[in-house]
Amino acid sequence: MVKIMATADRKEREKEQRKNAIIDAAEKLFFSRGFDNVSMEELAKEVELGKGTLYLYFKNKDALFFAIILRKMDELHEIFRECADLKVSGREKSKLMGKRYFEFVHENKEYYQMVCTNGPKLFRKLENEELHTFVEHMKEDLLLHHGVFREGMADGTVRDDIDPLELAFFMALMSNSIVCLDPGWKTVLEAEGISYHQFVKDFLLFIGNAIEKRPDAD
Amino acid sequence: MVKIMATADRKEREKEQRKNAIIDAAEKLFFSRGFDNVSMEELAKEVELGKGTLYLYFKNKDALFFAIILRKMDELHEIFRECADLKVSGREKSKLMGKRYFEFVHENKEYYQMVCTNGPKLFRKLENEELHTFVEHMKEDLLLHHGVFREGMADGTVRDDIDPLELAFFMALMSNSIVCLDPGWKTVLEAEGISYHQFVKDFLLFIGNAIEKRPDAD
DNA sequence: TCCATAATATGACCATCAGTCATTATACGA
DNA sequence: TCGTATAATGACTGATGGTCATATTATGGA
Repeated sequence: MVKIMATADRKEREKEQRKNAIIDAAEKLFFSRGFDNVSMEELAKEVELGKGTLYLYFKNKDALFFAIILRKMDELHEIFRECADLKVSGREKSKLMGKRYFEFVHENKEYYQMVCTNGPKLFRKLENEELHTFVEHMKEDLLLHHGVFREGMADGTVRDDIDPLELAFFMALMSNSIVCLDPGWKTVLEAEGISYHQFVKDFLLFIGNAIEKRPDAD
Repeated sequence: MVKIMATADRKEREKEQRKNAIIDAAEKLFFSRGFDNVSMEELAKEVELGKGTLYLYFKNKDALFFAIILRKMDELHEIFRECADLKVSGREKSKLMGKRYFEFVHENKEYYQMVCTNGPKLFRKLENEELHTFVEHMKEDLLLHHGVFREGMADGTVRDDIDPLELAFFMALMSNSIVCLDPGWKTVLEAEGISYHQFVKDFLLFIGNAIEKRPDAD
């Protein structure tokens, strides 16, 4: 009987490993050639499995996309947590989190390419279980930022006339809009003589400026 | 000879009408059931044409999506132009444009639903001719806003320490990020006890506040 | 009026691909 | 060693975007 339990455990671990191997392969292929341009057949070949086997580990292709997202979200969350744990002012933490975030985006260009391209549609399909998991992950990050802003308000480095939670939302949305900037917009920027790099810098200044505590006025 | 030319003209007009009829039908179906859930076969049936015929008028399904977008962009642009032509301060124009924009979004819910869901992927596929057309349309709007901000800076109703063109970009991006707010985010908002309506209101206040001229400080 | 030609329309057909399932192979415990 | 449960498989299905050889229609001149 003990033996049975032990085997079950091992199988569980093996299953988890196999799952991760599949996600690894999916990342490799999706990142390099795009989610839509990789068939489940190809992916199966990459992990040396039959196509049908993939469906024993993931409900469908979207679930695979979703699994990649969650793994990256955890990775990023770890970075945010580190920043939040530092012993500096709220505003400093927030600044650092922004900096680390953009570094992370830079180090994961293909990932963000995939998310920006396919995310919007797939996220809108999420339901029940999956939506819930996703929402929980978003919440974790959001609450971290929320906490940082509250600290900032308490220590006087962040303006305190806005709900800190909403402020966290604003920041997330604005950051996201730069990261996922449409190529059309990029083209317009260039046509108007503004480099993307410059634009990002200015937008971040604008945002930073908008959340900092100001010398009192009316 | 004259007759030939006249016929050519008429044919040209008829072709244009047919094209518009197809776009009408496509809007109707795509808006109500989603871009992906409408097959070209169905669409053909709706306009009482053979499937192959559609491809005489539009290169592919994406081109149809794109045609819908352009038509709506023109509609919205007309509204913006009206606002820009009013005889009020720059800041007032900008405010009004924002108001009219959100009204427009409200009146075209299904359209924005479609754009937010399928736009990101399709816009990233655009190339050459199509990309150029799209960029030109975006530019038109952008320059209108740019002009309004410059007026605002000149008349002292808008802060003048930022490039007005970049400011126009910021506004466009931020507005867009609210309009296309991911359902996941909406769920998180709700879970945290913030209604979407309230959130939009606060974000707009935040933005407005960020572009208004401030009592001088360092 | 009638014909030749060009323009327009058509739907059977093709290729692709996500997802299924009946069948086969493997691992395990007795 | 054997019977059962678990895991793996790939042929198959259904849906669909896009093509193309063929058919239909409109046009302008004879």
